[in-house]
Amino acid sequence: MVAKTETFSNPPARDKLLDAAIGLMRDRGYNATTVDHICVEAGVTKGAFFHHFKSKEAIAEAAVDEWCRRRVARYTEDLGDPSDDPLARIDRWLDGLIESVREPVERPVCLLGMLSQEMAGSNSRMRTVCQAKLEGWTGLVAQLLDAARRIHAPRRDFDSLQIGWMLNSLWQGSLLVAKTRRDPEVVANNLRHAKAYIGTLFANG
Amino acid sequence: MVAKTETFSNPPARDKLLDAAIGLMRDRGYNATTVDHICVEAGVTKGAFFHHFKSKEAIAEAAVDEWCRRRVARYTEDLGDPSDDPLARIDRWLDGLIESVREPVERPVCLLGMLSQEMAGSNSRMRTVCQAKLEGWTGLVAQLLDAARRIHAPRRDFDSLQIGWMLNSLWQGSLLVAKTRRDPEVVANNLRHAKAYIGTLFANG
DNA sequence: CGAAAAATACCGACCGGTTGGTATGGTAGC
DNA sequence: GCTACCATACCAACCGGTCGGTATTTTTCG
Repeated sequence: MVAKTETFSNPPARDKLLDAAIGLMRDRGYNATTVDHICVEAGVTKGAFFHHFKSKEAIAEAAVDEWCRRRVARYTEDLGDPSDDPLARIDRWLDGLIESVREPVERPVCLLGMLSQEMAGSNSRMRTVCQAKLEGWTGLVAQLLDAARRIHAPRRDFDSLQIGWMLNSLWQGSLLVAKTRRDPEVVANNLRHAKAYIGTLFANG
Repeated sequence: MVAKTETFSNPPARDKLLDAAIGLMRDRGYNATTVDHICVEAGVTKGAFFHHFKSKEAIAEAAVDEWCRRRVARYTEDLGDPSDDPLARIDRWLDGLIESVREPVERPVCLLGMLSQEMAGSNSRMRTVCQAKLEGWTGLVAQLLDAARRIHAPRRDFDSLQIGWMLNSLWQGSLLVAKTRRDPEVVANNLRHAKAYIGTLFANG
């Protein structure tokens, strides 16, 4: 939050704890992940944990933050050159999403979706955090769609923010289904339909 | 012991426990819902709980079952006359979904989605249960789409099961987003886009 | 029928293990 | 000697589940 970040003198304990928390909470969720387990996974003791994070909830917040940071970094990479055709960038981005769940190491689980589902109804603080992340992501998509509209003739009017929310919802729901069915392919299929739908919004989609 | 206020009119403790479990787990999820809390909410003791359900996991399974039973009952009602035009039935069904989240009393939360998200990754038994429910629901939608294809000329070929999964995914994701944003309207918007997309599948959509 | 017997429904104190969190002490670098 | 960093021991609350016992309903059988 402060301009002067502590990243330069960061011993690995905090990072290892964050990685462990992300991994465990992605698999089991918040409540089923214990502080002790995070410590074991990170290879540090509880003293280190509560030195770096004031509570379990605090590391969950930090984990969501870090998770979203990494996702955005990947999306930015997938989108490619900002001067390219926005529609092409959206296509590349969706293709990146499809590919990402196909990578064997990368289970089709989103920490943000997991914690939103589990905590939004009972923990107002985490709900707010997740809401902000969700809105940030959707806003990015909406900007891309707006940019596309400025270049391509829209076949019919549409609310880009609404489309953004639809894509976000479809993405989260797809991950849920893919995890439950143990079949990531549903994500690919769903996103293909999403691409087709976006195509119908533009004249030469 | 206090005078029997309602014990005599056979108020099945099991039903009250199930209702309580559904309500609490829909709000807080599985792990954050304690057996004690379910008992208090149901107004029965722990003895009654473990008489009717052999474990906490068992009541979660039963709760999912009962929840899906109720949902299917509602969907069947919304679908209306089976001899009607399948496309009209699908439309009525989607409208029913939109309306359902607008009812103030009915928070936009699906127990099936909640437990799928929370447990599918760590509890293989519950994962299987949820998978079966998800597949049952999707199969129903696919049947409707197949029926529609038999009557209406499809503008282009499509896999009805795949469309079913997309609708299911979009529904679950929409609920997740609606809950996190505290705005059920996103569900309505998303389902409207889904209706539009289904329209593009048929000639006179 | 009616009483004994058995199954069912429910109660609530209790238990062993777990949980998030604390208190305290140590150590390395400035 | 001060601060950042980490280790160990410990705790009070809580959790899922057990258990011995009681009340009520259903079944068995003379």
